[in-house]
Amino acid sequence: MKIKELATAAYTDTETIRFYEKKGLMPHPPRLANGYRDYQAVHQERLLFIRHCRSLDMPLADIQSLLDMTLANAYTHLHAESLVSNHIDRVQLKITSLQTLLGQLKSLRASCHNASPDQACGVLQVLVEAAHGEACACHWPLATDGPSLKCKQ
Amino acid sequence: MKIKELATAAYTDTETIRFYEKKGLMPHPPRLANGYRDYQAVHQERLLFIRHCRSLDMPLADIQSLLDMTLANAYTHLHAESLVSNHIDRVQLKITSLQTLLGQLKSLRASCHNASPDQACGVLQVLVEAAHGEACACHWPLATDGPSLKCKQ
DNA sequence: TAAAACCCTGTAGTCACTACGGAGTCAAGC
DNA sequence: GCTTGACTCCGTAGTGACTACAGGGTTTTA
Repeated sequence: MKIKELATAAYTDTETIRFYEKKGLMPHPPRLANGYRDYQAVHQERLLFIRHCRSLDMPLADIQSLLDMTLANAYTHLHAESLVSNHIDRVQLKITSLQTLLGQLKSLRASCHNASPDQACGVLQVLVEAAHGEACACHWPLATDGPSLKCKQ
Repeated sequence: MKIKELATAAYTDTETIRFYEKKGLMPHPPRLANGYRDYQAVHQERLLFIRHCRSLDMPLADIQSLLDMTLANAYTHLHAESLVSNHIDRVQLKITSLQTLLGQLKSLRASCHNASPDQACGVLQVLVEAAHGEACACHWPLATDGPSLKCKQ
């Protein structure tokens, strides 16, 4: 199997496969006489495993750990589960913060709708005022414990 | 105001300010005799504006546009609003996809709990099976229109 | 006076790819 | 036999928004 064939079989592309090889997630395959990579079924399985994990948004480092575990054949129960659990926590946290963000953006947009056409744009106004330290449409109403315009990451 | 003072005032750090300067979001400030950057109130306002936008997760390019608009003083109403609306769409889309992902991860973890301690780890089993093209705990039950194990980005 | 804290510049690293440049190889059609 | 197009190779650079150094100079504090 040449690289394009493998790529097609795993719904990805050739550059990504070479990238995984460079990163050590995919093994160096044997080569044909002309230097082309020559893949077997085992490579396809491994690549599908990786792509499946990536579709679950796992970092490559975690996937590497999982790959090591499948080979180790040891009592890796707890480790694999904690890996997934940690990932769940990250995703949950991200969702929560994005939902907050969405609320802020919507009130920001609303401030644009509220401005009359001959006024300066409400969005810009709000953002400029926020920079001056005034209450802003997006952050202020959501703050529960005092000033929250910290604009931290 | 020296760079650290500005950084503290805008809840960020000095490296980030220099980074914004390099990217053109912050202007080159005047320098003191010793070569240190010397900031004024106007810089603080601008930096707070940028950090506020970043706290709304706007890309730097969008922030640059907003900064240009505040200076242009023109009828930038529609542009600013569409910029925010587009950002809202992106965030909404991201939330939806993360919620799907969360469901998938939770069923993956459940498959670990279901496995008895002397069995191979359920998580690994499921992932390996998924790589073999079998139904998997995470993707399969959520598929609405046939096989979805495409593991595409 | 010495150490700590700050400032400078420039470069490299993060993550998971993606895109490119420049070259070689192979199969099909004329 | 020749051309064309699709494939392959390798290495490097780019993405976004920083972050972390390295290796120097300056200022403040004890």
